[in-house]
Amino acid sequence: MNTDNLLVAYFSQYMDLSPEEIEVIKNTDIIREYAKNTVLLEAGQVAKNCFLVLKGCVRRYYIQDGEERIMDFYTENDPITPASYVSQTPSEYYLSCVEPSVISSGTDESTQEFIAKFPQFVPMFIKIGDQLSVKKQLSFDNFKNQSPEDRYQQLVASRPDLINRVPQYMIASYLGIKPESLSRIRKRLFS
Amino acid sequence: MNTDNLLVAYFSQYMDLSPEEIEVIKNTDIIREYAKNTVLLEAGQVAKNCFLVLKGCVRRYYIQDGEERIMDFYTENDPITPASYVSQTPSEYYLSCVEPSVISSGTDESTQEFIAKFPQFVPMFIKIGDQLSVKKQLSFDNFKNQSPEDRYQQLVASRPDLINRVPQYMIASYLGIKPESLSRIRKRLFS
DNA sequence: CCTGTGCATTGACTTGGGTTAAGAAATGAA
DNA sequence: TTCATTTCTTAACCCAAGTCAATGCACAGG
Repeated sequence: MNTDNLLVAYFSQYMDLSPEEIEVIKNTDIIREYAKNTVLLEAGQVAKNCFLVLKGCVRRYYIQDGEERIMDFYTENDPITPASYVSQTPSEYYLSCVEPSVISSGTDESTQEFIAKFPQFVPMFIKIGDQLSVKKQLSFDNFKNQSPEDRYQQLVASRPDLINRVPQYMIASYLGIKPESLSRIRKRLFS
Repeated sequence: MNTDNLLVAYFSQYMDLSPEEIEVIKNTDIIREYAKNTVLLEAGQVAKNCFLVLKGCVRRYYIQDGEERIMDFYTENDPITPASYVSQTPSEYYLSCVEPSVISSGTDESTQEFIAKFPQFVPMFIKIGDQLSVKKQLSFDNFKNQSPEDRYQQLVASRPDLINRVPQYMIASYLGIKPESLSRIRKRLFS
């Protein structure tokens, strides 16, 4: 698989690229394939990278009293900026691959070099950041406003792929409930 | 009250300011006082401004089935960037003053003018944005991971001022529960 | 093929928040 | 001060999620 094209496709969502710029993108970032269950960031470590999921699925989770609490699933074209990467303090949470995944890694230096060379990308970065931030706020709002049952129905509607590619007990954790409860919700809904 | 100094104080948190820069800050933004219960943004309207709370308290809330669902309280030095301001689509939520408040308003034009004149402020803006985004993610994580009782205890510990300046039924809404439940939680904790 | 492991379901019971309704306490205006 | 309104508390009952335990089911490895 030519993984470089995935990154070019990602940037193309936001702006038209000259052949020259395409070359730069192909050469700038580190792209790697990771096996299922590969841990990208461990709690306690300081993140050295931010990520962009090009293919596959990554989950973000805490471990509390030996239990995983899943906060997010990242899939195709989702950027991941760990809090630990921004603050350079030990991470409170883990990142690991739910599926075999193709992921682009960035560092502070690589990003700044990139921006210095190609300032025309800055408005795009800002736009992506704004959109992301708004999206996050709205999903928080939804979570707060809805019952677990509502949240499950909305998830099925908005991210049907997730339901199929992720085990149900992870979906339950993501929804903030126990697997048994999700089972009962499904029973209530589908019968 | 000399409200200009509040804005200068805000910027000084993040970088040292020359006398010249201080003059610019004093002249650039619109600062106004608002009475208690003034609505800054109404659901259905497209936001024309982003805000910075210099003094007082603003709440962000939806109205669902005639009930207010409070998502956030913004107090001294909290910036407010409405989703509607970013996307230029009608707002889903309201912003209104819980107390008489002093608030600085910004527009797209004023911000861009400001940046064009003083590019040295850009890294600061980016830093503020990053910090804000991380802070939001962490408070979402906390909300998901904790019971209403935990959430109340943490709020008392982390923002004790809010408990005093905001009516309890608003705190309850903010915690995602009914006033009656918060009453019971307090009884459980303090007796 | 059988077996072990991990995942999903079901049932009985507990617990804590929602609902409804009433009344007490605090606040503010006349 | 008095009265009205808003806010907070309490009680009884309901319901959905948590807990604990057993069972079913699918898939992988031997």
